[in-house]
Amino acid sequence: MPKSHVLRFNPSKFQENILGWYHQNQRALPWRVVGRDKTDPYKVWMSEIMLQQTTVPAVIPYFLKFTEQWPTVVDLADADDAEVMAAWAGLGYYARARNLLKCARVVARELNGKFPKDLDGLLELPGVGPYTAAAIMAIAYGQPATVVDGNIERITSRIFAIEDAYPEGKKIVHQNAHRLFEKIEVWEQQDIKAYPQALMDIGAGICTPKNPSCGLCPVQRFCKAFAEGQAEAYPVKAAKKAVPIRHGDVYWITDGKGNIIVEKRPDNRMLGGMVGLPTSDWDINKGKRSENSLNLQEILQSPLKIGKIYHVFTHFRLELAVWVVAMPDLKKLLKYSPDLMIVNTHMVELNKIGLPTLFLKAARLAHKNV
DNA sequence: GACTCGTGGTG
DNA sequence: TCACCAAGAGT
Repeated sequence: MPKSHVLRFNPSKFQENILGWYHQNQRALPWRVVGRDKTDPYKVWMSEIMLQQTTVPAVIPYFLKFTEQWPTVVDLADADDAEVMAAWAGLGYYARARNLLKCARVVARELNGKFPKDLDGLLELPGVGPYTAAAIMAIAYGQPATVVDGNIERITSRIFAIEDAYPEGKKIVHQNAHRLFEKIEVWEQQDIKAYPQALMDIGAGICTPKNPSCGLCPVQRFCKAFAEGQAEAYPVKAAKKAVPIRHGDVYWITDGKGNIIVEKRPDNRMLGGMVGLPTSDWDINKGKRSENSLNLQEILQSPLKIGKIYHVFTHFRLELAVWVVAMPDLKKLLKYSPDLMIVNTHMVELNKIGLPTLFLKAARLAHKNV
């Protein structure tokens, strides 16, 4: 093969092209500080937690709401759990919200309100893993760190045409990702802050999972996958398992006067820490303790089925039959669990509580039928 | 490592 | 309609 066809990776040129592109094309995002304002680690941390496995458009309104309501980490640490969970409702992956609050309290009360400035310190914080710790180091502090998220994984696997299939291939990709950050330790802080964000912008807008816009890519000439005409083939991922369907029941227990029963769901399970409607098991625990706090079969006399709701989670689909139960004295049910509450059914009130989307679907159906 | 954990957009 | 998936972390 002629030498001119051998693709050679030049880190400094690659990095120069990435940063040059970013100066012209970076997205205006609320957590990106413009001008000479000092970067606020609190806001960088907040945005990174919210962005985990979540799209930028989904995050923006939540980020604005959170930073307005709790402008500093001390404000957030002093907030009520229920208030924070309600504000997070709809964003998903609710363990992030529980850890967000835990982390804020550690920083506010044990670390004097300051986020750690070293990787190991950051990694000890609840909800902060390898990606987020590196992102805070680079973006908030301008300190050298190899930041590897899904975007940078994808870019890396294409630049080097890494053929090892996931999940094993992920390790190889991460090892190679360091090559994109070669000699970053001698950069200016502003470039260190910009670089990972530049890579992620390119990943989100150009080096996309499907139909990548290689014609617009500032580092096309370094890309082995592009040279092969196979950019979209990377990263190589294993086939996914079929998604099972689970079934269950959800109960709209009403006193006929505009009130219903809801329950605070326990941590460490689906929608943990959130308020929801009482439900049966979702098939998975047949023969085991019921997932809800009520012994529904004993208590509920004549439920009326009004329809079904459908919801898709990451690893299963859920079909819940929605039952309406008339119960004039809801207070009688409260003795069964301290997690039960009586609330008004107006959507304004339900929104204040912050129901996950699954239960909003049930509530909307009930409103139409009651 | 393999699972678990939400939601809404997209082709 | 459906499969895929988005700035991952915890267990």
